[in-house]
Amino acid sequence: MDKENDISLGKSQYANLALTADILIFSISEGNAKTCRNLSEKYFSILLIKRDKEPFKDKWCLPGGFVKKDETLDMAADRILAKETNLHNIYKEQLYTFGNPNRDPRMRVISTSYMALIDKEQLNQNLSDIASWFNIHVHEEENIMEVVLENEEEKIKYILKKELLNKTTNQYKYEIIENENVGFDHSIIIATGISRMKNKIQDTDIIFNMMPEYFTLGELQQIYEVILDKKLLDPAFRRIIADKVEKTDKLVKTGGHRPSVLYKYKK
Amino acid sequence: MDKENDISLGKSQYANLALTADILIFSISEGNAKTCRNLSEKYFSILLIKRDKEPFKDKWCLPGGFVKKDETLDMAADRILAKETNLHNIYKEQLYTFGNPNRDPRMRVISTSYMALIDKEQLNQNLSDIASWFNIHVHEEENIMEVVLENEEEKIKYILKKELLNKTTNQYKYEIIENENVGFDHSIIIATGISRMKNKIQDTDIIFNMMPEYFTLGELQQIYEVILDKKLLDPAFRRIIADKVEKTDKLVKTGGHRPSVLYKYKK
DNA sequence: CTAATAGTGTCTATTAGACAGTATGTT
DNA sequence: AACATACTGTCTAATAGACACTATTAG
Repeated sequence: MDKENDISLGKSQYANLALTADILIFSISEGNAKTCRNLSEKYFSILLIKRDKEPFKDKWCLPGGFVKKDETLDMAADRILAKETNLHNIYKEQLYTFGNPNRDPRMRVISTSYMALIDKEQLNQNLSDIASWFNIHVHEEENIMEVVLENEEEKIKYILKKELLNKTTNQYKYEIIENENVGFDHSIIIATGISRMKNKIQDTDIIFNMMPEYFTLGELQQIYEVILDKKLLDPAFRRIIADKVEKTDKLVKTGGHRPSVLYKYKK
Repeated sequence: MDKENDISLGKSQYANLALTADILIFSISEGNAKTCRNLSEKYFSILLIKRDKEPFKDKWCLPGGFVKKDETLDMAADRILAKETNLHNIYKEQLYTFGNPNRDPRMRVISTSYMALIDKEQLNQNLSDIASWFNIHVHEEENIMEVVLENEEEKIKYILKKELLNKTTNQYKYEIIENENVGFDHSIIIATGISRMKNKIQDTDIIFNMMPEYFTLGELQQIYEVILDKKLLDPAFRRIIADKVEKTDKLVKTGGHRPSVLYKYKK
């Protein structure tokens, strides 16, 4: 590692302070179809990395790294994203900065988190063998948020307590109640990102950053449904989405049913 | 200053790094009424401080300070807010983290900015003599944002270039085109805050954090109008606001016109 | 009376929700 | 034919925009 350039190494008689960028890389995963006639299930998913050193060795964590001396935060986020995915010019946005004094046992580490959205199918290299996509399942009730992250081999679960900070907005403070497999405070960062995504897909076109160039309206609707965690009515969905997409003359013939028209995102 | 506890002083052979919290303290100011029959004009305003030392000596800046060793970012924001206003338990939210390598000529300073909303009338102490409220006027067109900040003595103006980062969301990157009176990159931070406010008053109740306990619907509407920078129709406004407020049996008799009913925020 | 703001009634246009129906492919 | 998804038509309910109107005070 290029330690000369890490601003993480600031030490003095007074204090240690480091700055990292952590990235929530979100995408859509396909499950298996029940029969050849069914559509495959879609999942909202996130890329996590199994940490290979202390602290939190063997826990799942967000891809991240120290911000370098001459880098902006955005550049650090792009670099880390490119390192994990080999993708460039990817949609990202700053999510939140976490800086509690004891969030890292080694020293004070300020983490500015970013959310990035990719179309997983565009990946042109294999993931590193410590990285894995986890499908996200969330159950929320009252003041509790239960998150289940699932990949081929394991199913990890954590529980956060939500505390409403102010009645005028829906600002919550999260506290970890139960968590064995996610390192640092990344369970909270992930929850913050999921929550931001739920809001953003309702009033922006952010979702199209996870879509391939051509897609069917059925697929698009499935993805809205899985992120919002509720069923939508077909005609209403199509009405709302109509002016965001452009019909093409391409068709997909899937299982035993009517072929579906492919659409593109209209800019 | 309590330098022992400032984590700002991290120095090493490798790098200097400091962490600050800067606060956008927003409120509503009252202008003068044209005649005794008119309502007083309302302004959306922000508290700025004239810097008394280099760099940016004599420029207007956001209240801010270094985050201390054992403080969370939120605690630092609360402390700075209390120092300027002597108010506690005030609404605030994290806005954005600015960390470009050269935003402070002295060393690398990461600034996590917060927005706080207060009811100016609740202030129980005088402002320090280097602090002042500025009324905010914004003109936006195409890729330009022009901000005018005005207090009793001066009127300062700066111009930012807006660059749309992505078509799917309305994420902008700001660049300073013209600015003589605002220090650091605080002109950009202020623009980011104004923009966040415009969004938030439309889909949250955040505005009530700037309101006194009792207010008229006319006043409330004026404030929406000045922040959104457009006129609203009375019946539509009252319909939308109706279930957020509670009628009281109090009346205000202002100038030569029908008295107005006072309302409270309904929680 | 006039000026100025407070507040309401109502018509219309637009948008959202619900449900039933038709369309078209594979097995 | 049966199944599964694709897609549309239409009725209704709710919401938003527009405008005209009435109400109430000080001067």
